[in-house]
Amino acid sequence: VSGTRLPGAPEREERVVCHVDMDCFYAACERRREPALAGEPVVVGMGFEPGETHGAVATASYEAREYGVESAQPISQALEKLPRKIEAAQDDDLSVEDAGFYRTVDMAFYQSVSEEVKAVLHEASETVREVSIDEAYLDVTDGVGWDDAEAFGADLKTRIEAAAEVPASVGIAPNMSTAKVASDADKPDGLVVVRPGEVREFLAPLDVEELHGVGPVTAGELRERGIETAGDLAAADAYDLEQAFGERGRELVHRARGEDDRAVEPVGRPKSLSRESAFTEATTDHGAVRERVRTLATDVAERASAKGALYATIGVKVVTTPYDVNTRARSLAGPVDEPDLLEEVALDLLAEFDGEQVRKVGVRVSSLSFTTRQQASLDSWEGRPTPEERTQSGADSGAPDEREPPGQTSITDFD
DNA sequence: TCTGGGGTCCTAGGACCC
DNA sequence: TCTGGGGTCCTAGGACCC
Repeated sequence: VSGTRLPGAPEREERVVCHVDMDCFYAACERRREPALAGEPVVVGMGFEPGETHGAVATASYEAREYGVESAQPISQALEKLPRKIEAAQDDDLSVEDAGFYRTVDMAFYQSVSEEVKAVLHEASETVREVSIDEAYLDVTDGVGWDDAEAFGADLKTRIEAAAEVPASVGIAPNMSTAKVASDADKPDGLVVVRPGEVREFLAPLDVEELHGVGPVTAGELRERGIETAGDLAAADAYDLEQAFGERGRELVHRARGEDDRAVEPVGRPKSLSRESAFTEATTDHGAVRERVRTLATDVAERASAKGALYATIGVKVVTTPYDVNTRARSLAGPVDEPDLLEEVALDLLAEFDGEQVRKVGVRVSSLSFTTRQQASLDSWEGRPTPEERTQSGADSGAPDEREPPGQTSITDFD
């Protein structure tokens, strides 16, 4: 029952799977358009604008990491560890040497760079799974043997650098989970090939937390059981871990052993769309919270509409002090694209939290189905896959909710 | 360390149905 | 009047990832 292989699909014992992971992608993009940042500590995040006091680090360059700046860190903490260059220059107590450059996230630009990278990947293989803006898997079994895996990886990195001017790390292994770990093993600018016979040995010494899917909570629970390394996990009894962690426990044991037969498949359409926003400080002003929810609902409705997404479930997320995450959702009779209804339902779900101290709110739509017609937008087609590729990518799920509202033209939508 | 934003998947319990 | 067994859908929360 493991993996997503279709029943009856042939067993491919020795696939060649390549994982490409861009190094500090946002920071690398900033350096590309501002070459003076080369070799300097660069921190990219939200809330770095003058006067802003809350926000977090999205990406820190390796130079910035040396100072203890990490992704997801609050801005205040990052600035303590690594002051801004500009401020250090004006403050006698601070050293300009030990200061860094802060830049605000510019997703549109990173997306454009990402598309240049992805174009190279799609040239290299017909089977590409784009995981995120800076990460993808390629199945290169047809065309790359273990003897030329290194050469292939090196060439791929060179082509990415030439086309998009940003560095990548590449891992090549017989399956996805091992390839993912391999691309991480020699960052930045890494290239690691793990051959079929070397998988267990390669994984064994790693800390469990380096495995994809093991976060701080699971790592802690594993440690309590005396399981610290991937080798320990590989030696554990899959049944025992299934008792303790459910299906995931069994899954993790297999991953640690380097067993993973999931096929590299293109990612389908989104399952949900959401927008959220934090208040500068927790507020009990319910009117202000409602106003924020209205804005978010409008945003989500616009995005859904632009993607041709209909939603059958509307939800809100309300984070109350100290940091309690509450979610509420309501399903509709059927999928709709109705901004007014979205706002109305979101506000209705929010009402329960009137009087509470709210730090953050979010609006989400899910149970999506897609009109096969995308609303035209000037930039949405440029640099996108051809219609043939779109059709292919969209044909993944066989999901029951691909209904088409009446009266709409059929052009297969993607993304 | 007191916490940004956008996602995915899994689980548990309840409602409801046959 | 007390109550089997199986299935689906929905909601809420949690862990994890980038």
